[in-house]
Amino acid sequence: MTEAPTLLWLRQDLRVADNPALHAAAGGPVLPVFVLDESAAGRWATGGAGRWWLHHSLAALGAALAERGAPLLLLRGDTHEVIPALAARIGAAAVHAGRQHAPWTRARDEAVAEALRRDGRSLHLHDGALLIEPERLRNGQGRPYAIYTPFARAVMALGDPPPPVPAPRRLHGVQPPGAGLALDELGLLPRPDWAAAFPDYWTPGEAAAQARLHEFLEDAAGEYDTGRDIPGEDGTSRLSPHLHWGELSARQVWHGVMQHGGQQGGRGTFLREILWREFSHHLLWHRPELPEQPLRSDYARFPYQPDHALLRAWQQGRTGYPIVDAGMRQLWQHGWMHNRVRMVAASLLVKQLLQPWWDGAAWFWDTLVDADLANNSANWQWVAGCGTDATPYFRIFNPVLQGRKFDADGAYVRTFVPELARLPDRWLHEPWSAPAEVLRGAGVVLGRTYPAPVVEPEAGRARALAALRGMKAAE
DNA sequence: TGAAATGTTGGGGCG
DNA sequence: ACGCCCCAACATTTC
Repeated sequence: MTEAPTLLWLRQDLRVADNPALHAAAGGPVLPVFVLDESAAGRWATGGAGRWWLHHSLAALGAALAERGAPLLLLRGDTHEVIPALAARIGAAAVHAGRQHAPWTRARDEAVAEALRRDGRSLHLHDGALLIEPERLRNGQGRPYAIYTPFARAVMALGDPPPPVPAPRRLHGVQPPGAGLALDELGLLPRPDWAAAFPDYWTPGEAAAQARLHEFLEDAAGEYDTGRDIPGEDGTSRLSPHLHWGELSARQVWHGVMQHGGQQGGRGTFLREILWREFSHHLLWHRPELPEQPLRSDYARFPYQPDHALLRAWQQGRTGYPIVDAGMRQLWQHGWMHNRVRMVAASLLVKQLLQPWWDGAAWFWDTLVDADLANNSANWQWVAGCGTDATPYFRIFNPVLQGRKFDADGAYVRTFVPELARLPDRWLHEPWSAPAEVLRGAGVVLGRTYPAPVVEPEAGRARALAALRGMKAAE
């Protein structure tokens, strides 16, 4: 009797190294499959930039699997029908997959597991996307963590995570029952092709993820403490999209740090950023309303003033605040924004502009190549002040001071807001204050070549604080 | 992982 | 020499 084949259902673990589901399935005949389900995620279906990334990541994974003898089958349809039907067609005893943590993936996996169970098959979900599974950590009162610092301390106290499992050298591929789809037939690439410039900045796929990790650890990681705050320099890891799609695992990152000098200085700060990712997933698992509802319920009454024209100005990078506009334009061109600038841009939107945080989150969701439901939702709630461990609402970033402090030489603003490039550093972050002859000399006409601020700096701050007082008074 | 307002201190200029 | 004032620098409080 021949061994029953296994179905390897790949979702957000698009790698062959340190892939516990692949490792478990590799002992016998295996059929790797990816299913594009356009409806299961509802409003959290992968956004435009994410789909671009996914297309190229699937290409890379398909090549790596084919090279090992088990080509990747691509399908489209309702997952809870496609997976059980495919398992039945090939007579698979078990389906192996990497565990995911978003609410809609939990519901979908339960439905698939139930359908498989009715057929006498089983779904095995493997840990590996996170350093620590969300239900394994509890605080002193036996509850999930709501505050980052004690959470991070608890994770660090656990010591090293398990070592990564190796990539299988050879796989015993199973002939799929049908042809499957060609990658282009999944329709993941945007039309019209607004992502044309993305390949200048990004290379999706496991090999590129590994290369980037090692380049970062060799080079910028040591000075990460300060380098990460300068958006005009290449001081961050830029690993976020690789981590989102599981081209790289968090424990590969962890062990990489340990092998490149350990967690001293900048590398320790970098690891704590990886722990923010863990914390966001911990929150999303235990508070599945995170993407939709403020964790602090009093914020349900916050008096946002939705204004489509203001939202558009922010999205298109014409708020009149140079550091914010530079960030929003970087987002559009690269599908990514430097984290320091994300905080400043998000703060302006929800505070000075009084726009709902979920409108900002929706825009990031569609335009970021690293769009991740846990990180995106938790970070927006952090900025808006409505998260459990958020920055207080009255902490309002001043885009002029942030620009002066972190883009002192103007390299970042001049790259993405070229119409201000000839302004001297002194006025670059507040063109509205520049003397008329300075503006003339730089070829800047406010309101014509570059917008005047959509809201006066002092008025924006005052309005935000007044809104907070209004909410408190309504209690 | 904020910024502004307010308070405190101490050195130096000056009559 | 002394007291007074100014103000920069730093600390604390407030939003």
